[in-house]
Amino acid sequence: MKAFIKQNMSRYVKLSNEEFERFYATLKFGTFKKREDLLVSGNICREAFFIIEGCIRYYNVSDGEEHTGQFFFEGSWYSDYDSFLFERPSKQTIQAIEKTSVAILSKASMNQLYDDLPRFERFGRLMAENAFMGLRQRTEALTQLSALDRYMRLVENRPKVIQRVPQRFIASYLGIRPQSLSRIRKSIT
Amino acid sequence: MKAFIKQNMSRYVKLSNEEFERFYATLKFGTFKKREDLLVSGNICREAFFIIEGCIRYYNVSDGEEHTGQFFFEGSWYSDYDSFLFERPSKQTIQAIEKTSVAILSKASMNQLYDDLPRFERFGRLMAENAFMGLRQRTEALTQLSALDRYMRLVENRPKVIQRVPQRFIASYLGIRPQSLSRIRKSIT
DNA sequence: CGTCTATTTGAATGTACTCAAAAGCGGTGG
DNA sequence: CCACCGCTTTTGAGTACATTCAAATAGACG
Repeated sequence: MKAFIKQNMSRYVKLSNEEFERFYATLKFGTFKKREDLLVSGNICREAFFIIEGCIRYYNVSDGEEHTGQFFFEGSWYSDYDSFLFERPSKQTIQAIEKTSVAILSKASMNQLYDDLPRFERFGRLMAENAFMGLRQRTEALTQLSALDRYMRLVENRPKVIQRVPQRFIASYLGIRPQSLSRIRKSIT
Repeated sequence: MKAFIKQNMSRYVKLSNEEFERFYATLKFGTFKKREDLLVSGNICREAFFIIEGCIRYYNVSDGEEHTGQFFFEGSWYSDYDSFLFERPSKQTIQAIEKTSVAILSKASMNQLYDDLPRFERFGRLMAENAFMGLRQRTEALTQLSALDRYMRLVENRPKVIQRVPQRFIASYLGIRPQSLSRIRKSIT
């Protein structure tokens, strides 16, 4: 598991063994049951989560409707960047879809790491950039594609979502009702 | 105008007079006619634009349809963050809506400034964060509000857009057809 | 096995769409 | 300065797609 984290970390920033150990030592670990919340809307998100095993989503609620923003699987980092950065109450809830185990990097640790390991700054910037790029892709899909095309693209590019996520969450991610997704699926086969 | 830039800059990062002069000296200036492009899709965006006077939008084209991403007015920075950062061809076109004069910060200047003025790093990070937050607001509006509500929110929060931007661009920003926007407007009064 | 939740299906409705045409507006040249 | 041309906005009629409400079926979990 340590190796998994190390290998994944190297995608973002090259750290020496010593530096990695320093980083690794600041991590906490946790597991969440299926449907358990990693963060509840209204609280300040003071942690970033790295998924070791399992799968999560985040969603907003408006007019009593859940709007799923994104799904994340093993090997991904996620934090409510807005809340984490500006320390204001989060508008989103982060929820485990499956039983999920995570590594947890607290904001305090992160700041400490910035001071101790200048190279680590890069990690923070890349997390921000990733957040931006991910959101951008999603926004473009929402504005430029029909619900059918959005679903087809999901099937094509992210089969894990189709395989592991309940349909009603997928519907809420696509911006449609479960009934409509059911009909779209029917229309394909 | 220099004062305008200086004052605006102070919103992001506190620079000494000397540092500001250093920054200011790297800027280039330009004006664009109504409907002229600041950046054409397919090219790499190597500049960030600060709007001194006027108004711009950026848009993507898919299926022959323009999808307006955002409008910017005097006092705002804009760059295709994706293209600027990763130096890959931009998928968007940046277009002047009115006759527009801008200050131009090239990527080369920006990198130079990062080296010379460490405090300037903050500016880059904040631009990224702003880009993220802006996109996020937009995405949430698109997923959570009806076309009518999106329009009403625009009227409420950004009257400049209503006053200065042609309706068909507003429609493309809201994700609807000009005809539909016309009907929505009619339904309000 | 039974209960609770998720998914599917049906029927009616609504919202935005397309196609088509009229009205409005702005800029240009005579 | 006014008439004309081209582009934008409005309006009308019919259509497509997703929605709502309601109910049946299927699946998951204790």
